[in-house]
Amino acid sequence: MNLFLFDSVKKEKIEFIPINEGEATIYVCGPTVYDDAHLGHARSALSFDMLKRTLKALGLKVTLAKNFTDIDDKIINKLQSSGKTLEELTQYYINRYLEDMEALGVERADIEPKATESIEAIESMVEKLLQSGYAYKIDNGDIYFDTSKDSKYGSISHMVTDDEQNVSRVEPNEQKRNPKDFALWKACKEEDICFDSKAGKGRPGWHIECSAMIAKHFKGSKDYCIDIHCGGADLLFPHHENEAAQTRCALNKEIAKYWMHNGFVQIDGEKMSKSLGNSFFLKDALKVYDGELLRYYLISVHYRNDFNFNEEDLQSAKKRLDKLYRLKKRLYGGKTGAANKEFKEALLKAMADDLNSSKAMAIVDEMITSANEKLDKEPKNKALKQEILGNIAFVNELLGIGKKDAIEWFQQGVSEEEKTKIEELIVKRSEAKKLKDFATADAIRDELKQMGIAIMDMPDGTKWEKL
RNA sequence: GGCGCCAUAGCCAAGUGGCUAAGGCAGGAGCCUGCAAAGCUCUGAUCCCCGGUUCGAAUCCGGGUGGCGCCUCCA
Repeated sequence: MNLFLFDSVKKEKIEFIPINEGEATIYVCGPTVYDDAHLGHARSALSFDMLKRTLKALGLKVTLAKNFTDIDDKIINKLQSSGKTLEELTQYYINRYLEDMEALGVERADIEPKATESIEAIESMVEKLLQSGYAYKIDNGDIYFDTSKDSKYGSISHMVTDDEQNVSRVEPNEQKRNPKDFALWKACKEEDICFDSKAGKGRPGWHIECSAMIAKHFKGSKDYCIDIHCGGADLLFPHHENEAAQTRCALNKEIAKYWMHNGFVQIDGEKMSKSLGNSFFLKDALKVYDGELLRYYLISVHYRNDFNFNEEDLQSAKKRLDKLYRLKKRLYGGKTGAANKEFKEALLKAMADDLNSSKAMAIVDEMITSANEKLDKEPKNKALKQEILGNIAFVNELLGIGKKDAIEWFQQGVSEEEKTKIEELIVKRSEAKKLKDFATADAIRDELKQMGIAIMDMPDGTKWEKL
């Protein structure tokens, strides 16, 4: 089975043919670490986590790099009020980011480069561009990339180059040769954080980091540095256009063979962003909702579409995910066998079709229904039970869903004391039921309901769930 | 001003030229149950509007209407 993906530069769905057979190299543009991660970061991380899982399930050896931009204007601004060192501040947010991503079940990247640890690679690329005439230095020491020197500039985002009609909102800089030229290196100003380099004291521009880090960590081929370059849709221009230009001019090859961009998370129909003041931090969502539930909800929409986040849909996602855990609970303690071959193929095929997670989830739902139906008919079929658990294990492998303990899943937020009380009430109710004292039994059920507990009488006893 | 994305049942959401338009939530009917819950079965849309291409379109093209985004830091 082969992977088909939508290349956001070619704008069509094409077959993924890796540079090196059996291997896939991926670079995901990671966060600038000056604040906590929000739902948008989660969407991006989850999209390409699914990409990685799918490629692995297809049998490829995957190397995924995700960078941390740990030096830029916003970080420096934050630093001034914090009294911390750059390292302290950025490491704090890197750890926070990793914690949040772990809660969402995002696998750690194989390579996690930081801009500040890649200064040499950046310096060498800037130097190369300067020497070959693709870059120029202005009076204050800043170094700019000359976009007019790259004949392919614009080929990534299809944005017109410096058209008079294309009114840019970028503040004009007298010394820039073309409006779209961008800074490769920002010269040191007073009280700035600076790095020494051949080009003078200063710090790297945002775009050069990724190009340099990719060049540093991936060998690639003579045509491409890596297989797939990923990021949010907002990075297509100018970030990825600029990355591509730098790499093309410095290394004489394209930075990536394929490009993938994930859609936005919107709140009430608008892009979530700092400037709009409608950011939704993951840490706040994680206080209220389980990380796996957030994952499930966020991947229920195809990664390229915009995602409109709201609580009602999240609740409906919860009910849907609960069904998977009820099935798992039904098979509690059983052995996990091999997954059903047809199911496995169908699920993988959905994901191999440009990560169609919506379709994959529909296939999971159908598996759940079919499994419950079969279990109703043959409650003691061990082979069946093992296969279903195998199916659930494969769902977890591919989608990162369903790995938690099924009993605990329904007891989230219930203290040990409460659990003891619930168990006691259930015993009392069972006794009342035996005596056909249904009034008492129902009263106990109401009492449990008051506590937020739902009960269900199963063939092997009464089970309960936190509502 | 330039470039681009989207519009499918009450809600969420797949499907991008051809069997009866996936799946979920909500709703309705039934089975099961002491009654419930859970589970299972049945039940709903001709795809924003207009025009065109085609034997055939939700799917392609043109024109509307509405929503969103990039062109400034942004996932």
